[in-house]
Amino acid sequence: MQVMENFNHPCGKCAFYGESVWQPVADGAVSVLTRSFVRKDLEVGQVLFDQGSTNRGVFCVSRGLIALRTHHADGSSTLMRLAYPGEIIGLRAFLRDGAHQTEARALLGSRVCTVARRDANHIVQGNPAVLTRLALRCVEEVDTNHERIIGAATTSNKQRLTGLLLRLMENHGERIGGQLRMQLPLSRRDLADLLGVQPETLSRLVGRLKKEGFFSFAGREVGIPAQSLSAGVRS
Amino acid sequence: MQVMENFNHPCGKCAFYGESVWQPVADGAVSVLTRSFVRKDLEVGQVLFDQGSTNRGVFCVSRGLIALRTHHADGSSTLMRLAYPGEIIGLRAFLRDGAHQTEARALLGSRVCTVARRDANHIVQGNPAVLTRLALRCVEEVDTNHERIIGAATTSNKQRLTGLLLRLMENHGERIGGQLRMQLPLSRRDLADLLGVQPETLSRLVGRLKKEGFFSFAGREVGIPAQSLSAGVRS
DNA sequence: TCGTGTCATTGACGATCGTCAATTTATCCG
DNA sequence: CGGATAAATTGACGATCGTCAATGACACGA
Repeated sequence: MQVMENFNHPCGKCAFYGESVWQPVADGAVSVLTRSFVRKDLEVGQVLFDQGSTNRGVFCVSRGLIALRTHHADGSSTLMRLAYPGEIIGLRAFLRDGAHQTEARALLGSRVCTVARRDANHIVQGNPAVLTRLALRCVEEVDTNHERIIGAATTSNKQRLTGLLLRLMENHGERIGGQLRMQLPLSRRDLADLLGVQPETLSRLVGRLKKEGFFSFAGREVGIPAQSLSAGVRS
Repeated sequence: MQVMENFNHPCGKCAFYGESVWQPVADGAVSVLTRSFVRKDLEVGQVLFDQGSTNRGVFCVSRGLIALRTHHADGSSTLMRLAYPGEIIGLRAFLRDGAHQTEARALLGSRVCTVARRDANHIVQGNPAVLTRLALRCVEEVDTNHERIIGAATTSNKQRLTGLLLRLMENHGERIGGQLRMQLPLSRRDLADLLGVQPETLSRLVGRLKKEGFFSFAGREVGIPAQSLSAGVRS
């Protein structure tokens, strides 16, 4: 097997770096598909892909700055993430085989390395190490500051505590006498850690929820009145 | 190629579900390594792995509840994440080939499905689709509520804004007359979105940072005095 | 039973945040 | 240049949060 062309990769930072896409031609030789890694320059404000688009490929930012923005039904929009050089865009849509959940737009003059969906699949199937790099990149992006910033305080602490308690009840709650209740496996301190607040603040959040009647607390026990379960979550 | 044993997988939820680990024996037949997926039961409080441990494998929670906790140098600890049934633990250490950053301990009587590192590598190299599932699972966990909860308000908004500005300067700032400065490609509204606060609050955060002198703002321009750069970030 | 230590709650106070409103500044276009 | 529109800032006020401190509840061992 012989590679006929030494491909000049447009991006030295992305997870596909060093990979080539080839197809067999004859006599065991292969032809490199040079159009697999398409260098694409974006002007300020130019859209890389639209929200809801199914043109699934994987993009990695070579330089510049890309904003991933979600447009809501009421016409407003929220900036969800910034993609800095070296980061990957569209991985979720690629892996899920679904539509993009955000619009990607250049905030600065930018260059991205585009890997078409078919070619990305080709690479990934031929070399699992690439997918390992993709998955690792994905894990690492979770740790970056701006990822943690996202969605931090958009919902109130009361809502977040409610969500956490409901999730716990959902997994481990028991029906006892018309109530869904459970023994909380977490200390107040642990709950406070998860919400990122002080234990005293958490205690007051618990107190407010108790007073509003949707949750009942007895020490480390928490319960939900059965009739409330179908009524949904209060604000 | 013939699989000699139909392996009974202990966990119907994890990303490895449906996969078998086999090795060739003779005549093109393969032997399933039944010990690849080890069902492990944990009592309340039992430790699955310690922080800093390099016993890298991939675990998926079959039932129960696992707490991932980081221990700090001063003896305190912080609950970083809860792993519910169906979720994966240790993926980061596995992909990075590094040590676990957290201690994993059962909060309830739990069962996990253990895939040894060697076997996980074996599966992943033999079937890229598994790694796709792993990566997808990783992407999806970012979206879950409790992942968003983590690290939300642990650092003050002022610190988070400082980190965001520094990251932007780092990537796109220019040295102009003893100052590192840049044209902010984001509106105030965008900055507020990223921090999860209201635009008015962001305006006041900017104002405080400006008054403290570490950053200078002029409309959409932001700068850092050169002498401050080596001094580090103020609180 | 009685300490004792840990955890949870409550109070007080200053700081910050969300909301509404008004004002100032910036930007765009004729 | 001037006017219109949008963006950013500032003020005011009530609600919430962080911090320090005190109190109450609970488990555990002597």
